[in-house]
Amino acid sequence: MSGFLRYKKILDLFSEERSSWTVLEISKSLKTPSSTIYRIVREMVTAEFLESASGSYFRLGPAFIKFNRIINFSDPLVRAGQPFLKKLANENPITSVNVLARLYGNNVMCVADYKSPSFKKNTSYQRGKLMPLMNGATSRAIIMQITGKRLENLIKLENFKSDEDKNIFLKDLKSDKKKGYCFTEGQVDKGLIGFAVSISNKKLGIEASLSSIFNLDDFLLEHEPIIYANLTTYGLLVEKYINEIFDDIQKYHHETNSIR
Amino acid sequence: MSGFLRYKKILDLFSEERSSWTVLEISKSLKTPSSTIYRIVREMVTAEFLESASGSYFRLGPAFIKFNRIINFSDPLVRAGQPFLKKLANENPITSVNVLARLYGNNVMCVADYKSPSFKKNTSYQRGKLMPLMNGATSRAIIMQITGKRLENLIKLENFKSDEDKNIFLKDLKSDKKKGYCFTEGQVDKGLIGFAVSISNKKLGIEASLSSIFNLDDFLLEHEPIIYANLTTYGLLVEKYINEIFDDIQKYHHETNSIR
DNA sequence: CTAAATTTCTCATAAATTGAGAATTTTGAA
DNA sequence: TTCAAAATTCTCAATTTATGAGAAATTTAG
Repeated sequence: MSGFLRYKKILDLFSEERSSWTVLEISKSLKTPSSTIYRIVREMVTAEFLESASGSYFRLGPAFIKFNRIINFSDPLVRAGQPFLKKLANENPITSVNVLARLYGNNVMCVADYKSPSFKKNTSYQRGKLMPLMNGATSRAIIMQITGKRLENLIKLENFKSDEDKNIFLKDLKSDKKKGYCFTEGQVDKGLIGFAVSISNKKLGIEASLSSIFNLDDFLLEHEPIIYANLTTYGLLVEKYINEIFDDIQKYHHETNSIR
Repeated sequence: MSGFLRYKKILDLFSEERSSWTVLEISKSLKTPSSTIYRIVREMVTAEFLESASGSYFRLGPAFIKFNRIINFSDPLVRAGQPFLKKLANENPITSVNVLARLYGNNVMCVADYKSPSFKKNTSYQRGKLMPLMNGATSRAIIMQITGKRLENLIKLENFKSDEDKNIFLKDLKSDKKKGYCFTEGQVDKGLIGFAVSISNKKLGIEASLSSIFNLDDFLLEHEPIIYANLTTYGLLVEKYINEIFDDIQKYHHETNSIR
């Protein structure tokens, strides 16, 4: 184990389910002597990526909160999309959860969310949450932008039960792509339905989606055209804002480079 | 430069003001050859701590969003305090920003915030934001828990203009400590006033504060007792919940250790 | 298509990490 | 407070890894 991986392996132990670890537990888990782990953990505590908690336990440190904030204020997708989620929620005909998500390695991650105050159910769609790659409209509207070798690789990871399943998925994806939006029912949370459109910006390397999730019970067929209209309108708006942010960044870098 | 510092120095370049860097810029800034930086950046991109943006620029990666989420769902202070911020806002007699903050190295960091919907001004109190160490009620309610050598060290860092300034500060701190709460006016943002109480849990290593920030213009003397009553009540409630969370964690670790 | 910019690769040298075990410090129960 | 157990730091020779100059390859943009 070397380089950054040495540190990442430790961080990756920390999860929602298990958020504090002792050095000895880490040492056991990574099959690495405790004197080594003590040294590494100390380094990470100094850097505030870990912090000591009660007893001999350590937990994730405040550095993550700090950097998360910087992303929140600077990530083009979050900056461009975040302000529209509430508006989208207010214009939807029924209560909804509205989500901006993006590709994160081999998963889809929610990067911003807004839930109507009256939305009752707890959903899987929360900022920072990893979502399944191929299930749910949110994810599909992202996957449908991916082509060629990258799509193949992602599909390999998914391990479809049969070739038939895989072909159905690909066919659905193709038809969604043609329509320009995705719809799924209960693929992520039972009793919920999702609608999504793609968000992309090649120059900024953004492959994302904007989606609205509803309670199946609330949904009537007559809502559908309004939902699509909203998503499409706001999707385009978000893309427009991303472009403007891109231009700002360009201008900024141009200025700072001239000063050099 | 060695160990984790090598990576941290690169991450620390990224800020709200300057959120994307090229390898060559990093290389110049850290006075390190570009072939070395290319290698390190590549490692960090693999780990999703950085990601490539437009052109040859890199930005902070989604790993921070992921770990931030884990903290949000597991940090005892955030878990215990977050749910009360809205309630506190609703019970305050005038619109307010309500903040949970904690010591972060040599700064105070806001870890959760809730602003009344009708609060107009933009404030410096937002999750992840670093606050001045000695200014503002939010920070003072934290500092007033610190004693001995640690307090001395923090004071040294603050570089008071004169011994007189320092003594006034210490005297104020002492009297706040006696009263059990802090009040400051315009120390962080002009036109705003802040009230704060301490939150602490020795076993969990928590040195924090709960505070309410108001517009000076809205404030009447008759509000004061209500504000203090609210802060004190909720402060104790948060501490009680932190204790319960501590017990849960203990129980959990006990269980997982028995299984071993 | 082409030149410039970006990124990766190579490899000898220099530097940092490793880990067993000893030494020290901290913790918590009596 | 006292004391043993637990947690943490320290030491240092052996081993592994990082470094960086420059060459080579790849990508980008006009």
